[in-house]
Amino acid sequence: MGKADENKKLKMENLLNASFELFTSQGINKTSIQDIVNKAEVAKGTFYLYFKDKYDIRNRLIAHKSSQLFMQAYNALQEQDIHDFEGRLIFIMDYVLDELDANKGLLAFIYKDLSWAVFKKALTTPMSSEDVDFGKVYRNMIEESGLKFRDPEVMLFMIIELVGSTGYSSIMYNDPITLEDLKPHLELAARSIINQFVVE
Amino acid sequence: MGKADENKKLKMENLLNASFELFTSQGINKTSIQDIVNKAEVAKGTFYLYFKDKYDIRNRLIAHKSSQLFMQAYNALQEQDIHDFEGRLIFIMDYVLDELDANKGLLAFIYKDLSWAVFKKALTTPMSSEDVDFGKVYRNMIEESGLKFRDPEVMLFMIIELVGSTGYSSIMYNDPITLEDLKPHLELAARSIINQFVVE
Amino acid sequence: MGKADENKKLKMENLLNASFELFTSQGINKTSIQDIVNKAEVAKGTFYLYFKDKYDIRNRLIAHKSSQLFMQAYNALQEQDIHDFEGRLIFIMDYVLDELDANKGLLAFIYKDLSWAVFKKALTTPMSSEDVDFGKVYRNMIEESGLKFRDPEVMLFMIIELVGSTGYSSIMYNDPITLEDLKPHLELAARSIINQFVVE
Amino acid sequence: MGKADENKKLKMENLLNASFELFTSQGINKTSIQDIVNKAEVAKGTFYLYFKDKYDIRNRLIAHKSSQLFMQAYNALQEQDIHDFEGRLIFIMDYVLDELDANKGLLAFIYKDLSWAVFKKALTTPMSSEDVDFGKVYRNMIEESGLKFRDPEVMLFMIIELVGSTGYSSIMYNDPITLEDLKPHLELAARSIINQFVVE
DNA sequence: TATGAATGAGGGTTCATTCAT
DNA sequence: CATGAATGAACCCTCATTCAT
Repeated sequence: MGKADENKKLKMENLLNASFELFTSQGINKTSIQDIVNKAEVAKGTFYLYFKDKYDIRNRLIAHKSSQLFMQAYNALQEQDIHDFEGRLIFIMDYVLDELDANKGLLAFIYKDLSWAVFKKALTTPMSSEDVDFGKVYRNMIEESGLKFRDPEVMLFMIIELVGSTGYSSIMYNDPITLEDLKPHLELAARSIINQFVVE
Repeated sequence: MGKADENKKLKMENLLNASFELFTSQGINKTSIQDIVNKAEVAKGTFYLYFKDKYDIRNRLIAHKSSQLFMQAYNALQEQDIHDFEGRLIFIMDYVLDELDANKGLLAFIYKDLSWAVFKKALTTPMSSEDVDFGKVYRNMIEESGLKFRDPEVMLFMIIELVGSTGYSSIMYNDPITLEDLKPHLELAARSIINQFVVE
Repeated sequence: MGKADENKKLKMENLLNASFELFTSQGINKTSIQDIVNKAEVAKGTFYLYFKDKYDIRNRLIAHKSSQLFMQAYNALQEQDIHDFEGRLIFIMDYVLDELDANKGLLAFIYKDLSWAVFKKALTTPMSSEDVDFGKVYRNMIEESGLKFRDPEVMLFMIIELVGSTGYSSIMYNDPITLEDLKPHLELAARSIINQFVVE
Repeated sequence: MGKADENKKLKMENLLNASFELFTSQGINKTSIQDIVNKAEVAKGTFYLYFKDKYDIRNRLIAHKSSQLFMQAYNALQEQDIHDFEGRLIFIMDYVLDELDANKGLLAFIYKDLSWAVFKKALTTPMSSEDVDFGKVYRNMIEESGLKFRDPEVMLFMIIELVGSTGYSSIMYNDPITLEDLKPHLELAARSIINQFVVE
């Protein structure tokens, strides 16, 4: 890789990092492109060499960070001795909730304006070489379980939406209950949802 | 009520109506205060006599419109011959989903930036004399059912978040499935969630 | 007229005057809206209360200034003892050329991007109460002459285009000849053009 | 010519061709240097090795294209059986007008900001080996006519300015009349102008 | 020679908010 | 109470030009 290419990659990473920090600390609406380039220490025009606008950079970050988060959870799962499908999914759920609880800025950033479409894309189309296709991982988990599901995608969709939206409220506002109080309810609900999709 | 007071109330209502139409048709971000006062046919300065900013007016509208929506559903329920608690909740759920499906602008407006806190407030603190306290209605429904629930508020929270977030995706993007396909899944999940809160 | 209305008119005149000075001294392309509002001593946003963009202000200025110029020429003509149509038109032509020669900034400004359409509109649709409809004046001149012309509008068009385009080159660059040397040629040509439109 | 020289000439021609297509199709103001180098398939920096800025390239193109246009007209004239001077000049005038009518982009490009100085230079100083000196051609035409003219250059100047400025308005806006309606008037006027320069 | 990433001043435009009337 | 002209900071984005490779 030439010096120019290295420099190029560096600028891009600076922009991504600066954006992420600003988006998670003060929100995307209150972050101007001027703020981003100031923090990244590049010129304004440089931003437009790499990204169309701040929503472009946001989408890429969501994809990258979500993917990262789920893969972290999956890697942690590997080190556990959990072998039933329900248990494994619930482990991931808990892991992700704890991570988001510890990093509320990330939660706010990922959650706002997040549609299932963007999220699915984020989880299934790796952005960089480090990202992994969580869609594949999920299909593997199902296969290994020996179970058969009607509409496994819809099942995941329902669990993620339930966990995401209730978790958001609990983590951000402790409303109507704290995350720790919410978890047992979520665990039960997740098990029910899984069961309703099992093909006997 | 004096003529001045009437006039005052009229201006306020004009502003609320104009805002609602604009927010639901083009979104809050793309609606300027100039747009609102143009449509309401009052002067720009007048806006600030009644509201702090457009987010102030938005919060009031969300409260009012959500309350209205749930009360419509409840009134429709009264004309049905459904007497079991689960059935009644599911009827309300379906009714609300169908309304939002028919009025996607309203859905987008209510859903964006909507937190459980705002929502709960909307449902339990009537804004105008016409609004009704849905919290009371909900507690009545529970009483009439003869059942006993652990944390009825959390139960409602979980159902509303699940229905809301999955419904949003289905209605707005048909992703991952259409609303009609989603409904049976939601019905099953709602029943499971209700059951997990029943005190035997 | 209230104080507000007076102030309003004042701002507008400040903007028109500032624009005119800048357009004639440094050209429209090199004049930014920032320049204009600086010179007019109003805020940037104020500009957009009165004009759509700088081309809007330019068109209004061209209309106003051209009209003014032709009316000056016509007023000067009234004080002369010239009674034949050709002589009167040529007097106006000379007068306008001399004025433009004395004010090259105005010439550059009026001439650039000037289409007959804009020009005709400028001469026939008075912008302010002070402006006069030169179209009417021209028709009067024809009537008083006792002559009859085929297509009097086309006749005027040809003379103005010929005088304008050759005059521009002579005045601005003395190329291929000076204005004083050009005038006799223009006089002859104008007479020929007039004659070719006379209905015998 | 070495391979490097050939390559160099190729790049330059690519830039000229690309610029011309863009200038005539979308105007010079809306054409950026980025557009030009994209179309020419050379790097941005390369542009500056050959031209100072886009106005530099424009001037060269105007010279080249005008010259080309007049020579086309002259070549077409050679195939006609027209032998009187007036008739020949009018043939050229008509030919040029028809060409510009068929190619309005070219007209807009040549006409805007065109001064007689640039134009004369364009017609008399061949830019490339293919270009011909129209000045010489014009002097030849006069000589062949057997007539004698006072200030033949001024005569040409007046005709070109008259034809150019009225033709522009007719072709671009059909205002105040169409090109076909204008032509007879122009023919008469051109004959008058020629006559006023003849030395008896 | 040729490249194209980087620059950053400068462009036009919007809009929430104020305040004299 | 009501008005709406005026403000001016802040926005996004473009683009001619440079210069290290």
